[in-house]
Amino acid sequence: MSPSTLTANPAYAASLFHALSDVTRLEIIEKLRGGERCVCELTDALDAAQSRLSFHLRVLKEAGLVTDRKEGRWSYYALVPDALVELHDIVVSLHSSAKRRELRVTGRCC
Amino acid sequence: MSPSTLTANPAYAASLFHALSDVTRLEIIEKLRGGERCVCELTDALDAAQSRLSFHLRVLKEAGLVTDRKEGRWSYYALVPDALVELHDIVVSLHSSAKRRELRVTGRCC
DNA sequence: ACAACACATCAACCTTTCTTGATTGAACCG
DNA sequence: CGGTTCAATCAAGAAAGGTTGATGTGTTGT
Repeated sequence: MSPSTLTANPAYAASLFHALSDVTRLEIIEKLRGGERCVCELTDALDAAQSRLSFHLRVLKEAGLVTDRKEGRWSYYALVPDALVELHDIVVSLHSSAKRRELRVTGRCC
Repeated sequence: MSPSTLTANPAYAASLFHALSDVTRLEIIEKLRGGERCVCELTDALDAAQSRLSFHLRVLKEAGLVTDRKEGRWSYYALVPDALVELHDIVVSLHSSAKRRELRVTGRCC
């Protein structure tokens, strides 16, 4: 889902941020930065119950941040680089022109 | 709150992302990109109830993304540029080395 | 075919978040 | 002073999110 600016699609931006708003999910992403991982590796590494991992992986997947691939009885998850690029674009659009213009030092606002 | 890398402080990263995970809050930030605004301007612009705005402004403030300043009966809110820089750093740290190394094409994982 | 395994899904439960309307307090104006 | 305005806070309820343990489904090994 694009386009990835704040103004163009705030709901998309919010959904990305929501997917990243949980420590467990950030830890998953951290692990996946090293490359594709199967669920069992993640449960070991994060010491989390399998159903819990599965839940968080689904959130990440629905946000478009990861993909999964089945091979035999294993499921491998990997980051989606494009999604991270879009995230980056959104964050940039967030603070472009945070360079202050004090628009209203004078005058009442209401 | 720093430092602003994912690994160093995932809870901080999660709290920032959570603050940004709501459309209303993103709209507030969008407005604040144009400079400082008082609450009444935001309620007008976003067509939101005052207590609702107040709630979301507090979330943003507690996340360190905005500051407020009182002047007479008005409260003015503004973005905190440093927080946006930290957010940017976090996002960058998120996908540095998303350049794939397929670590485990061979071999079982579990 | 059967048992063991990897993983998804479900239901139940609890916690957190969000919304709404009412109240409160401070600042301003007549 | 008394009324009005801006905005924070509160209480109550609704909705969304997260955890846990159990169950289900497909796969592998014997």
